[in-house]
Amino acid sequence: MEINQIIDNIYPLTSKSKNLIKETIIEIKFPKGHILFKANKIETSIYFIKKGIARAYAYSDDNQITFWFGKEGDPIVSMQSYVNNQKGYEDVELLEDCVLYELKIEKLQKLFLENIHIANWGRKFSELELIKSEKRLIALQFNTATERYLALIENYPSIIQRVQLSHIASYLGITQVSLSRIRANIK
Amino acid sequence: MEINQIIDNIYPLTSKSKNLIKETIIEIKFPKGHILFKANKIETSIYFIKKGIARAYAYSDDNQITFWFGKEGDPIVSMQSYVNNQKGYEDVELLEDCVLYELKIEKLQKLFLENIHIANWGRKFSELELIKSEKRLIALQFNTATERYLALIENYPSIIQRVQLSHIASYLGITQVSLSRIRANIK
DNA sequence: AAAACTATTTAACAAATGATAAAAACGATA
DNA sequence: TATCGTTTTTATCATTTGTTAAATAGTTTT
Repeated sequence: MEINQIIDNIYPLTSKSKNLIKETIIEIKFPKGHILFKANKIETSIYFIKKGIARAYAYSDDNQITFWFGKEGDPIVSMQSYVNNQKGYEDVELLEDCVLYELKIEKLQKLFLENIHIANWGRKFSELELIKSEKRLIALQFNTATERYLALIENYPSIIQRVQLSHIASYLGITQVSLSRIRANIK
Repeated sequence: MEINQIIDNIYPLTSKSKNLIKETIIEIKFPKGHILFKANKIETSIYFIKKGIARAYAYSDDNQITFWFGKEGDPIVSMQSYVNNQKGYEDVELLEDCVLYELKIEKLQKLFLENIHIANWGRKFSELELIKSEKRLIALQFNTATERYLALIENYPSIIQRVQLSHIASYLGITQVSLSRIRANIK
C-alpha cells in the first residue's frame, strides 16, 4: 500500500502537512526472516508495511508467543519505545520479503510539537490502534479458541496461506496441537 | 484525585491550555449502582473519576463479562463513541458512590483542532490508554488465570475489598467458581 | 528422486476450567 | 438476634486445553 493512502487512512491531511511527514520517511527493503525489532532495546523508528507481512512475539519461558500480525498498510511500532522511550518486550520478525516505510520517532515527535494537523494525525493514529487493541482484548476474553480462529480466517482468510499455524496458534492463545484439533473438528 | 493532577499526569500543560480544558468540565455525583453508559448508544461525554470505582461490562449470551475497572484518576471512555462517533458495546456501572469530572466529547474535539498543546494532550491520552490495553492483552495471552489473579492483587490490592469476586472472575476471563478454586489453592 | 529438514496432525493421558447444584458465609434489615 | 437475600465456596462430573511423543505431510537441498 502506498504511503499517501496509509497516511490519509489514519487522518486526512493537506498535502503540505502530508509532505512534512513524507520528508521524514524512507523506503527500505528487508528479506524474509529479518528481525526488525529486538526485545529489551529502545527502538528509534516506526514503520508502515508497503508490502509483506510481519509478526511480533515475546518469550514465555522458552517458547515464543506471537501477539500481533501486520500486513500491507499496517504500522509496526514498539509501543514502549514510541510512547515512553523505553525498552520494548517484543521481537518483530518479517515473515516475507518486505518493503517498509521507515519514520524516525524523534522526527515525528518534533512534527507533533510544531504542526497541529500532524499532532491530530498522531492522536488519531493512537486512537485507531487503541480500538484495534480493545477489540482484540475483548475477543480474547469473550470468545472461545474456536470462535477466535473462525473470526481470524473470516477477517483475514489469506493469513492461513501466509503464516504458519504454530504462529497463529500462539496468537489465538492456544498450543499448536490444540489448533490442529480445532481445525479437525470444524471440517 | 483532583482534575489538575489528572490532566497533568497525562501530559503537562500550561495553565492557559489547562484552563481551556477545565472550562469544559463539570463535576457531577452519582450513587452506587448508577449505569453511566448504556450499550448500543453513542455516548457524548467522557469522564474522569475523582472518587469511586466503576466497571465496564458487556453481555456474552446471558451473562455479563467485566472487561475494565476504573478507579480514582482513571478515565471512563466508550472508545467507539469517542474515536468513531459510533455506538459502544459496553455498559458502565458505578460500583460505589462516585464523584466524576465530565467532559463533552464535542467540546474536547473542538479544542483538539484549535490548540496544538491540547491536541498533543489528546494524543498522549490515547497513547497511554493504548499501553494499558496492550499490557492487559499480553497478560491475558501469556499468563495463566492464577498468574493474572496474583498480578491483579499485587497491582491493586484493595480491589478485593471494593469489587465483588464475580466481577473480578469475569475480568480475569474465568468463571466465579474457577476463581474460588484458585483462591483456595493459593492459601 | 532420495534424503534431510520442517510443519502439521494424531494419539494418549494429565491438568485446568466450565456447568450445575448445594452448602456455607456474609450483609442488610426488620 | 433472627430472617431474608446475596455472595462465595465446595463438590461432582463434563469438556476443553496442555503435554509429550510419534506419525504423516510438505519443502528444500543434494
